[in-house]
Amino acid sequence: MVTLSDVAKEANVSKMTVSRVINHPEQVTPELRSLVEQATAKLDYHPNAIAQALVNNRSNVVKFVTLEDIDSTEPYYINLLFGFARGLNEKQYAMQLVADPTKIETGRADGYLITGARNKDYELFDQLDKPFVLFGENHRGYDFVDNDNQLGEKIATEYAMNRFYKQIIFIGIDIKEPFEYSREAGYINTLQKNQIIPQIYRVPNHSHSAQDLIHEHFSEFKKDTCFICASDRIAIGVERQLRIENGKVPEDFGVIGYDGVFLDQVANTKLTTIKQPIMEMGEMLANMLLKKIEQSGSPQGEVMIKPTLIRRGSTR
Amino acid sequence: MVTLSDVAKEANVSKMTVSRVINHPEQVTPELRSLVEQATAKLDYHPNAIAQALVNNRSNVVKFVTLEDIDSTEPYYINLLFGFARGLNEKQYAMQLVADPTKIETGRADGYLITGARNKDYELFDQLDKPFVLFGENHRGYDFVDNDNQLGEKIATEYAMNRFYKQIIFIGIDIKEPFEYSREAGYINTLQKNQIIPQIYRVPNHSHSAQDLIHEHFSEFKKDTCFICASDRIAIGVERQLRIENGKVPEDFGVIGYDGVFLDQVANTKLTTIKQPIMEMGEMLANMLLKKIEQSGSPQGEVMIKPTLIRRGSTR
DNA sequence: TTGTAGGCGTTATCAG
DNA sequence: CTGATAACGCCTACAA
Repeated sequence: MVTLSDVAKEANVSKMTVSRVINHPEQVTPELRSLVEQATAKLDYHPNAIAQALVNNRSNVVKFVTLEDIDSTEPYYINLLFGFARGLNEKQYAMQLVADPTKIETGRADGYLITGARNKDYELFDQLDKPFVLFGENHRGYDFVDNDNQLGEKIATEYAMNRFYKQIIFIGIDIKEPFEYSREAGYINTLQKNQIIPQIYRVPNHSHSAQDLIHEHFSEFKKDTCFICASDRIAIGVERQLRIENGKVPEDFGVIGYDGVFLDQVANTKLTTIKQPIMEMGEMLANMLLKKIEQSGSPQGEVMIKPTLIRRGSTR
Repeated sequence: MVTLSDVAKEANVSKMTVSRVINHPEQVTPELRSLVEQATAKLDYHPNAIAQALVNNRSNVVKFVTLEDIDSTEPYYINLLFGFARGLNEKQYAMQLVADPTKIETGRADGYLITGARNKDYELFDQLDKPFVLFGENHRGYDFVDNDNQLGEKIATEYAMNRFYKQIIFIGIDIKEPFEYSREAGYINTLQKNQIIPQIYRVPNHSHSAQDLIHEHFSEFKKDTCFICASDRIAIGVERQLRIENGKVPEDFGVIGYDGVFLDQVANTKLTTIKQPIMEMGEMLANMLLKKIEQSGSPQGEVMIKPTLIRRGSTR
């Protein structure tokens, strides 16, 4: 293993000069700096993160905390995880996965990424003694990254109007959380701007719940209706039941999902959907958290990423 | 932060005695040992894993390497990950997720868990200079954990016979990998033991490929046929198309999947399936890998976990 | 601007 | 069986 000392010998300087070239290069004269840099390159030196962690009283570990049940979790978590991991790897950080909220503070970590937080979880956060960031919008001042839920459904609703669907119905998730309110707001605001009256249903986030809903109300739906769904799961159920009721998709009925990560392998129709760049969001969360750690906890603000509409087979 | 020194002072012994009580308790007299243990408990001392890592030239990090494309990956990876994480957390280990095979050896890690390995990947392994274990059966002597694929399809096939399905057809994945061969072998051996002639189809691991297959051959399938499928994805496609062709499931046609992790939220039928205890397998992999690291790379052998049949709506 | 000394928390080694 | 010492690789504080 190549150490600071090896580089120092190679460059004929002291260890401290090498250390400075790495951490505070501006404090070193250009000549010495380039000498050191050459030696570093020649020996392929990389700082030992563990030794750095020891002196800095860091662990180089952060926790990925998920407060949602992982069995019923959206498949996009895996993308979030890999995006997050990519951000960590660059900085030589590693993660521990935690599903049990009571174990957040056991062991050593420099900070936390918290996902799947619901309203009931917030009181937990104020007790945390390490920096943390949230995945998912909130309006209590906690740093977060999310996609712009309101914008997403605005895009979806405008698209439905542009495709000349006359009725535009929103099928949301029956959950009282900020992301759902934002998605509904995106839909409602867009319709009202065009003097159209919104129509909203809400169901649990399962494809079969959506199927039941369509089954029950199918006779009420006229042709030229587009369903804006708050998740791909719901959209898949809507689309499936529409076909069962002999509704023509996409000619007479349009369906737009949300998330854009649903496995084509399990659904037979290619769903038009609002896609979130989840990997990128994971990577941004990593960067945000590491920066927050570095700055000993200073606020990082809120980041809303633009989602995009992916046009596929379930809309005309 | 409570350190070794604090405990030593509290117990009126040297740091080394405290260290020994933790690592080699048999070398310390019972009196001193209990003194130290009391002090440890009183101060709620926990060893600093980073300092340990530094002296032991360890990083306390392992890499979770996935060689499969993560977008098309099975949803059960998330369960494997969380099981693996649970095993790591106990030993204060953290992980880095790696999807790019060329980056396996960049950065620091004490060992690797490798998943999604295909035949083409094996030459890579011999070049690795750190201990590793595989998720997924192989017959080249590499340590692994997997479920017993052969046993799983034996259970499925016997179950189909017991439910008096007269024809039993296997629908496999068209891939030349050990797990697939083992699943086919479990089916074939069981049928041949009962003097029944096997009938095998193979399709890509997508529900729509399975649907196409059923659509094409439906007229050839008599009543009282059970389809043993090599994955839940295939089973979902088979079941869906059977219904579309007006076949009665489960009365006239049975369908059995494999994996047992498929989201009920996206499929409307409750699938009978062979379930692998994936979380537990993840945890075993963690234990195996950490043990291997501790024993500086000594072989850990092969672990095959018993899968179980979950009886649900797609078989009578 | 550069170098020296000391220490982060732990453990191996060797002396007592 | 127990303790003092040195070392792991790096960085802060101070001195030159």
